Amino acid sequence: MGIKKTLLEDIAKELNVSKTLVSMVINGKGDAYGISKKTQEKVLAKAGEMEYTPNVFARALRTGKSHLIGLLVADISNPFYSNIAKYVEKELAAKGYNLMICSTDENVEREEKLISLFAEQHMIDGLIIATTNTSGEYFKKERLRNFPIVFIDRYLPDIESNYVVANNYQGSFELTDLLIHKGCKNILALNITPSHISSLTERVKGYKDALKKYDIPFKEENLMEISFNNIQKDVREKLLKRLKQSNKIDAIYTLNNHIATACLNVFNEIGFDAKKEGVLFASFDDISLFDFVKPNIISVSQPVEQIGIEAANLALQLIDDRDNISSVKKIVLPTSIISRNQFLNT
Amino acid sequence: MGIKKTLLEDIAKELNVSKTLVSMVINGKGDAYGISKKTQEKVLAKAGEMEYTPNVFARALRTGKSHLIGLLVADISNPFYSNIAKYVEKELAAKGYNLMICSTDENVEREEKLISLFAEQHMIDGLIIATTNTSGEYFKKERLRNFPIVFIDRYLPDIESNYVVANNYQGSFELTDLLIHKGCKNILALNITPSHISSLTERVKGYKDALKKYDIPFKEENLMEISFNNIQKDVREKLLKRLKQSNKIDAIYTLNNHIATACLNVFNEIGFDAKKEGVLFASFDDISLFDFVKPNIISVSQPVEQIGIEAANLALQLIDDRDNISSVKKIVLPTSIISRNQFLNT
DNA sequence: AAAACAATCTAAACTTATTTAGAATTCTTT
DNA sequence: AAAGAATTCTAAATAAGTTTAGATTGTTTT
Repeated sequence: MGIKKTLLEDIAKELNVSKTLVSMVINGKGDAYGISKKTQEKVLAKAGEMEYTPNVFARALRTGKSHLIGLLVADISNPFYSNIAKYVEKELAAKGYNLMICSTDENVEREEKLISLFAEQHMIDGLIIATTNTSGEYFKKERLRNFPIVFIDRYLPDIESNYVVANNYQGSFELTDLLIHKGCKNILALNITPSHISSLTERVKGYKDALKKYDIPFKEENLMEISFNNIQKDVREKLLKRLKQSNKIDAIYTLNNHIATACLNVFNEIGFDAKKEGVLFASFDDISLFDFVKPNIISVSQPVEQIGIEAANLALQLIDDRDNISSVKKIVLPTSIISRNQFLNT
Repeated sequence: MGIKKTLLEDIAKELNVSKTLVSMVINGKGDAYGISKKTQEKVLAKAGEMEYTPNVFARALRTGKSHLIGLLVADISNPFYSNIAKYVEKELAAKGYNLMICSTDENVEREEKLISLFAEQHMIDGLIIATTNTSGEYFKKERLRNFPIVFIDRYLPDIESNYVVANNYQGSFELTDLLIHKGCKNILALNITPSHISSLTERVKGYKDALKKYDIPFKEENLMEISFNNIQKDVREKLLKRLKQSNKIDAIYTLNNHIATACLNVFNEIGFDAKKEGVLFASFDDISLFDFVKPNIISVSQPVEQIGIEAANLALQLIDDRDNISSVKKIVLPTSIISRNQFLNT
């Protein structure tokens, strides 16, 4: 069992004081409780010498605070989320909090189970979540009222909630605008189901509104839904079908990085040379892969680091003023276009 | 504050039994303690009805077990680690354990601080770690004796420890062997510092031994060390310098995915066409990027899923028989070569 | 009918901290 | 010198479970 841990009581016995006093001093409340400087020094010295570290469970049990924050993402192996996780953790560590990261794998049931375990049982003090849920219904339950929750990447329109997201509408609008400026009039947008997720609906809206700006009529055959569970196959089928149609496309715009990757695969597979065919390729989400591939990809980059930092701080803030029923905070961060003008491998 | 949580005592009062009994039944020990079937049913029904969930802190305080496993990786934003994390979590969830993931950012001090917080304070029941440490000294400390630790990806040769790693030696040997079979005799290996890490030393050894097998003398100028903190610049300088030397290289072998990516960047930057130059490109670690880039990359793929699953199960096993000073388990998993014969974009 | 035994359940101790209410001591003030 | 105030400290309650030791009650045995 290794060695016995030092307890508050061990220190108290060594110094012939009460464990109450030791606890106060160690928590920095010595002055507040009128413990003499001399005694405080003795306690701290002895605590250091005996390598005292508090038992987090006893502390959490008594105070109701675990100093743990939960982060629930749809897929931790997706670089978008793992990067956010990295920055959230960094920011929290600086403030004395620790992070529990879990992956829901886009599974609503798993998400709800994890929320139940973490939040409802008060295992964590606050939750940061990229939800897979379709509606806000679940989050309205009594048990979650007043629990500090920060939505990231995706928010639920039917509930009032705190969130930190990229400006998906603006990013998508600007990207489409750029494509039109480059002469495209038949832009095929590939969306992913479940497409109810806020980030995706806003991207679609941005796409449509940019078309409208230039009086280009939106065509149904230029917006296709790709199934999340069968991306590769679905992209191949739908893309091949669309390429055969008479009104030729002059750009392909994938609404997230998964579809972009799938498209690249299909291009290789069927020997589709976008450049030769005069088709521009664009995607929402910028991943490092895009720097290396052909065709050049015009992409919308999200402020990953900032999302992580803002989410962490918002969560901490909600925890601090849990009692004040303060109004919710909606943080929308700007995206940026990465246009990659030159072809790398010609 | 939301709604009051249901306690064991609340259930006990409702049913006019002791909370002892309720606790026993809820923990599935009803039969063992001779609680009648009828009473057990009543308790379970009432617990469900009142939506009882145990307070994890009280439970952990009393039992000394948190049902939490810690996972410490060098960089959670690296797909290699985030993929492992995904499978570790999945495996643990199935066994009723939860995972705390933390990123050390290749920083030894941060690693030690996190270990102290998690393991020494018994916040977690077991630790899975891709260590950045140079020696096993830290892990020999009294407090960590007998604490269930599973090393992944990297192990420390100077301590007896449980680990799950890929067969780095074999993978590197086979890859080099393949390059030689393809006619290469001057293979430039690019290693990354700090190169003391076990996975890297073994890859170097595999490289050298494969050369030896074919009586190709190892040349110092064909093994370069790239600094972790300045990969891009370092690769450019060293690569340019090497390319100017008289004995021309016929293959570049990067010892991890970071260097591979950096090389690809440099190729683009300086307009180096590996195919034209007759230089094969190979790398340890297979990442999805490699499927799309030019030149074709011959790579060694690690069994990420299996590493995650084995590590999770080994950790659980160590937790189960903490008392038996069982001998350590060293799990070495085979790698596979992905040769990518065709060029994708010609 | 008393003793022995099994079946079923409970009171109290225990885990380790924090917090409340109040005790002991010293210092002022009249 | 006694009362009041300030300073410094402590005993005990508390958080919410699990576990130990033992109490009931009922049944069987002699």
